[in-house]
Amino acid sequence: MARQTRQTILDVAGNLFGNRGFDAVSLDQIAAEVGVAKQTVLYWFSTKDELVQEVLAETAVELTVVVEAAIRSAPDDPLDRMEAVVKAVFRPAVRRPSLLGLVREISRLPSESSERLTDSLRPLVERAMNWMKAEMDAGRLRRADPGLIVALAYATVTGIATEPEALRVVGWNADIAGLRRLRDELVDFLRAALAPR
Amino acid sequence: MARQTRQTILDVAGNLFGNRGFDAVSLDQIAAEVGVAKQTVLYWFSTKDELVQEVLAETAVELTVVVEAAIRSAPDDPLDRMEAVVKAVFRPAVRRPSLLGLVREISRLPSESSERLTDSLRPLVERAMNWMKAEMDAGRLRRADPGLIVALAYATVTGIATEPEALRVVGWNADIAGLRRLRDELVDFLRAALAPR
DNA sequence: ACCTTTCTCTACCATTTGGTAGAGAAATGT
DNA sequence: ACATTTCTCTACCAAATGGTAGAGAAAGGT
Repeated sequence: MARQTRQTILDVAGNLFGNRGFDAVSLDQIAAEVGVAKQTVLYWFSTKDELVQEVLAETAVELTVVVEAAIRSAPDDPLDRMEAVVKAVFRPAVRRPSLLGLVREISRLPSESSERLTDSLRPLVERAMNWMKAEMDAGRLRRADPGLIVALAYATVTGIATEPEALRVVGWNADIAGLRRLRDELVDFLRAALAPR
Repeated sequence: MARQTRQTILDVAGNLFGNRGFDAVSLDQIAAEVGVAKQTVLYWFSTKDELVQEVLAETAVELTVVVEAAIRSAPDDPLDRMEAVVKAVFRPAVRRPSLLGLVREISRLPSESSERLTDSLRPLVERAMNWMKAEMDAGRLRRADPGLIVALAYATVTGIATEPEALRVVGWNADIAGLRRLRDELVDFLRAALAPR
């Protein structure tokens, strides 16, 4: 099925873009890894820039789905809910660092592109901010600036998931036990950061 | 003074590399911003790769100096000391996001390059880990895996300092008051994350 | 004053890159 | 069975890129 070629291109491109950065990846490299000619990539996506936009749009959808599913099935306690969301994002993110690596690349796009993408994530972010403010008002989370706390939590999760060098320097191993320790330490770190005094 | 040209090239290259990524910046762009010919850049640095290495070596030195100075003049209380270090790093980092943007790019280098660079930062990291472990043993910091906590604190600081998009989405403004609020929120976040239970 | 060294430049090179054009095979429709 | 559409390919293009070679100006030494 030819549309399968299109999805393969998106998957391979997403992986390479997220790991190396948009400009470090050429159409030839994507084509070679998919196993088609560069012209085939350009058949499905008119330009490299369009491919980048589609990859990012897919990523935004995937993350939104993951986060919203975690929220729906999460317990009522805010720290438990935060933990459920972090674990839900962490699971695919550590297996595939390119996922959050892509989100980080958004800051490197021209303004209009990055704004279009962050606009698609804005409803999710605003729900998180409003929820956080309500829990802080109820005394169930440490009182702080909800927006900055959302940004800090996001920075911590993406930062730790997308920089294997930083983890290697502190002696961490990417085996099953190591992943579990990292996830648990991350969750404890955020719980402690957000717990009411 | 011609050696001034060399330092200007390093400064401009560091800025561009840290903001956009190594592969998104050409020798011609660096030369244009310095105001010299591309050949002049290649006179001082034999290859683009050598320029990258020098920029990163300079960055490692600068950060090491900043952190060590903060440690020397910090109070004895571990949370106060952590706060002093975070503020010392945050100050140049937010004014010049390329600084930590460069550190993040280390993960994208070929293995031997990134290892050489992380090796130059390893003594600093190990001192931080040993200090953290001692304070945890003394009950002055929350007990956790010292290595992972160092990595998480680093991820939080660099993450928040190098992704203006994430901050813009939560409604943050990059004015003087906004910078102070961000710095204070970051410090509170980390204090809460590390405080003993 | 002249020689040597340092620094900067233009011209040039081969390769890479994003993209275009049209041919032909495979899939689909009538 | 034939026509049309979809998908994949090779060949080609202009521009960008990292780098080389050598000329000449500026700085420094004798």
